[in-house]
Amino acid sequence: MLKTDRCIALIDCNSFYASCEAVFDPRLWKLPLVVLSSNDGCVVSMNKPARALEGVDKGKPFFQIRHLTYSGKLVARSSNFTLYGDMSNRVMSTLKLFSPAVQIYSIDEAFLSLEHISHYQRTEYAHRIRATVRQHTGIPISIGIAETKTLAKVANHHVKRIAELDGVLDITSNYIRQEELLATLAVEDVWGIGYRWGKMLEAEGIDTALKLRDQLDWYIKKHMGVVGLRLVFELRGISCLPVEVHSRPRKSCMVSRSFGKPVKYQRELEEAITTFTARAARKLRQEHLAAGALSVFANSSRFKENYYSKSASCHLLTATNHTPVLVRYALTIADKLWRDDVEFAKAGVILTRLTDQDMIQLSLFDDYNSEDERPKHLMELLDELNERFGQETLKFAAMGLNKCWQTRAQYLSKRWTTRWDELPLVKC
DNA sequence: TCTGGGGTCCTAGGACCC
DNA sequence: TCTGGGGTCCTAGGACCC
Repeated sequence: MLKTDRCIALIDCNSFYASCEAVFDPRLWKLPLVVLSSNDGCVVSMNKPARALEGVDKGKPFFQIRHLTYSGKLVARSSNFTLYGDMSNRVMSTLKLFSPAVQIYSIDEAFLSLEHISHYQRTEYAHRIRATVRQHTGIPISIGIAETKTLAKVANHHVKRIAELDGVLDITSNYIRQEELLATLAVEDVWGIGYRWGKMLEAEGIDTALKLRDQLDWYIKKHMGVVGLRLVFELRGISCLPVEVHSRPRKSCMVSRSFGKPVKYQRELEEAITTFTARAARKLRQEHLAAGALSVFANSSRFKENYYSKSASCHLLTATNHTPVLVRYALTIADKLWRDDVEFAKAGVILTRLTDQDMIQLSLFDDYNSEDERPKHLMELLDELNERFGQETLKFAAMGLNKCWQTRAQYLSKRWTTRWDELPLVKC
């Protein structure tokens, strides 16, 4: 496993959501901009000018800073996942021009193996990647390079804070530099150290990445298990997390939303759950998967008294991705969650035990007729129409028409790159 | 009035088996 | 009085990620 010539680059798009918005509205490179979570709840991405504003921070509830938008000090956008998803695909395709081994890690991050580039040319090569992505997509990126994924993350963390580096830092084989960076990195900023472990380590006096790296193995294993031990090995330059080129099939599929306003009628909750189930089923069909189990949850607002949260699940007799069947199960479960005295703020549907739709195990008592292709054709037709004419052009009556509970998205930009009718126009 | 959504992996403990 | 040892599978909950 130990390979000394290992070389991994972490590519990270700078303030990705905010940058996507700015690509199509260039004023937003300069104006303070925040992108909001779904339901316009809180800040999830912000550009540099916004970061300089007092009181504006990631995770900040939007209603606390909304006044800044009235006076023009701040611009807000709702999350436009159609746009971000498409822009992400463009960035990733560009990256694939530069390495045979690319792992798409998240919507705005990728790991690249750079083992095919000699040590002396790597920094220059990374600058070329950066320039090309910028040219092809308009998105600015940062690149950290090291022997392991975790050290590449460390390098990337510093790139963003040191302007002179111009977006690229290679710390491969540079152990003095590695120690310098680790000594100035707070332990909670290490990739894999979350809130709990951060607090625990600090209480033990382990407050920097360097101190964490130099702990004894048994100590780490005892307090943080094998996950923690792998992390520490990675900080020492021993690669435990390889670049995974092939994406593994997903194991679950969730659709959940906070409601635009509290749900007080059972009928509304049922409409929401039907809608979520239909969306989840659609996702499964796109990936040729079928669900063997389903769970539904619903809760009141966490920020109000008498918080109520409940979930229930069931196994399906036979795995399926057929919307009507899944909806039937979901509504049966949803009935158990309802309470007259609760105002619901959020609900969701989780599909699990996913299997390939062509390898479904039929149950002993199944009366499924494999010759009957009608349910399958019905779903194909449904998906095709909605793909062509827009989401929910054709839908189930149980999804509701009014949708009083619909998620807020007051500041939504256009789907510039995926809809003909929303294409940007250039006036000559 | 208002506070996100969608994932993964690991571990402990219980049920059950021989 | 005395009560094994080893294994698997499943689930819930806890940790983490973006």
